[in-house]
Amino acid sequence: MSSPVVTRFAPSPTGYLHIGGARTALFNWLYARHHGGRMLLRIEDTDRERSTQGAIDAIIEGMRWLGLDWDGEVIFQYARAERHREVAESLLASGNAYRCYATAEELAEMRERARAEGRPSRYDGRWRDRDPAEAPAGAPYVIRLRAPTEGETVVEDAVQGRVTWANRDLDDLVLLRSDGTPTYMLAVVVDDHDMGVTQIIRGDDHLTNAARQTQIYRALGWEVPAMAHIPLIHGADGAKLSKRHGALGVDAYRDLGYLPSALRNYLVRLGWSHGDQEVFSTDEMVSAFDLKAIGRSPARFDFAKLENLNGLYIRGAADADLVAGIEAMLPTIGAARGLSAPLPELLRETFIAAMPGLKERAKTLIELLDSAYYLYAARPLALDEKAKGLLGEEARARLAEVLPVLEALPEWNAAATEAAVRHFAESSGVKLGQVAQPLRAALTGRTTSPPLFDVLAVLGRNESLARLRDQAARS
RNA sequence: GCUCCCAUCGUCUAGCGGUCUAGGACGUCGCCCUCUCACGGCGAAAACAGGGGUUCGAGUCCCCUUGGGAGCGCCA
Repeated sequence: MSSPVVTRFAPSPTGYLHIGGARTALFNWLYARHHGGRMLLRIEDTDRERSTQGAIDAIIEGMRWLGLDWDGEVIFQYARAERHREVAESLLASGNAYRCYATAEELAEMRERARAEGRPSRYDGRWRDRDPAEAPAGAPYVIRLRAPTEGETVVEDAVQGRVTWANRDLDDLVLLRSDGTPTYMLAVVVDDHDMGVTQIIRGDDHLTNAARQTQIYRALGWEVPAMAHIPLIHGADGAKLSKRHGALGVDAYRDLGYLPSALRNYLVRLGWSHGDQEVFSTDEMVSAFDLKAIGRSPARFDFAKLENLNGLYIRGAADADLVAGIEAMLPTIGAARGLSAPLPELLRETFIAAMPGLKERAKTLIELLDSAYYLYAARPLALDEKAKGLLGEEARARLAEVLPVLEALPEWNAAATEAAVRHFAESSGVKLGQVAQPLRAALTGRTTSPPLFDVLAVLGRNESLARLRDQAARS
């Protein structure tokens, strides 16, 4: 009992899976899952110059990380070039397309003049009704669609509503290049048709393409799939998303310490809403998702909100999952902290044991890792001179007591440190996290005095100091 | 330049002609909790771009202006 709904995500492998693409993929995925249908993944690699294997890998890995699975095999558009060519030939045979021998120079001049005269810049159809016999023998040609010149082309869009173009504003697009390869416009139509796509969901930068593709569908006598063009995501300043504001690959978000569940939740609320609900489990998203609730105006990317959501998800995550997430980031961010890919078993277990106290205050996995600094700090431990300078009188006095002990700490294992710090925390009646962060601050001097004061107070008054000293002496 | 799309707090948004003295969330600012930070709780400031219509009545419908955005390739 297969459902008729088929969506597809069709990125071109010319870079990483950026945040806008990730949201498009998410919407396609949600729509398909909501309707019990299938989502296909098609790599649009017909541009041989710019497509790279690295980009393909990055896209696939990005989707996996985000938890967006697709149905069936990945489809590569380039592999279908022969089929595209056949379709172009059939259009030529049916009279819905024609050979155009205009040179690149002619086309450039055409555009320039049209622009100068304030006319829309488009192909003037000079070979549309001309006898191909007039072309210089052996001259290269492209195949163009013989598009209607009168009437209008209408796109019924689930998000944008009914959008209309006068056919005179749409020119005869190229279907097959002079080297015999298909253009994007032809390939998309043929592939979506052959793949049985029923619902196209993509960025609204494709809205104009939707009209031109509709003309191709009509010329072919094929049914036009339902369309939904979603608004683009903009940067914090309202301008087009650039690297500066978040047009990073999803791998960058992973390395910034964001959880895929949090990113999904953030992304789904960008342009889509369900009443006042802000937090959605994956199941809730799937059941609530509806194209009609997608807005038409572009949304700006806001790191602050993503971060808030991420903190929420971290607090609710399983301890082992958080540590697994941290480990996944280690290849890129571990070196700076003296940590590498698979955590030693004992350290990993200690990390997990420390999570309940630490995750209460972390907004990203990076913060979580840093707050656990006391577990993996280089030994012997030493307090930062600058940090010491920030202390008040009372704290300074306490420091005098504690410092010799801290500075005497030799090589030490994480479990022992965890046990000692946990003991401090418990016997002082505070949460582990309240000790961990200040401890890191005291060791690195990366924070101002309040937390530093705190850890010293905890350490200084704690009776387990003696135990700590004993342990240190033993090892 | 041409075509198309968009316009509610700083940001994401609710609002589908009257229930809007415009709701929620993030952020910001206060207060509480607390040995700091965070979490949590309470509260505050904060928006219908402007102008014309239509209507008994407009944030909600229409038009114009202004302001954004996208597209205009033998790129995708």
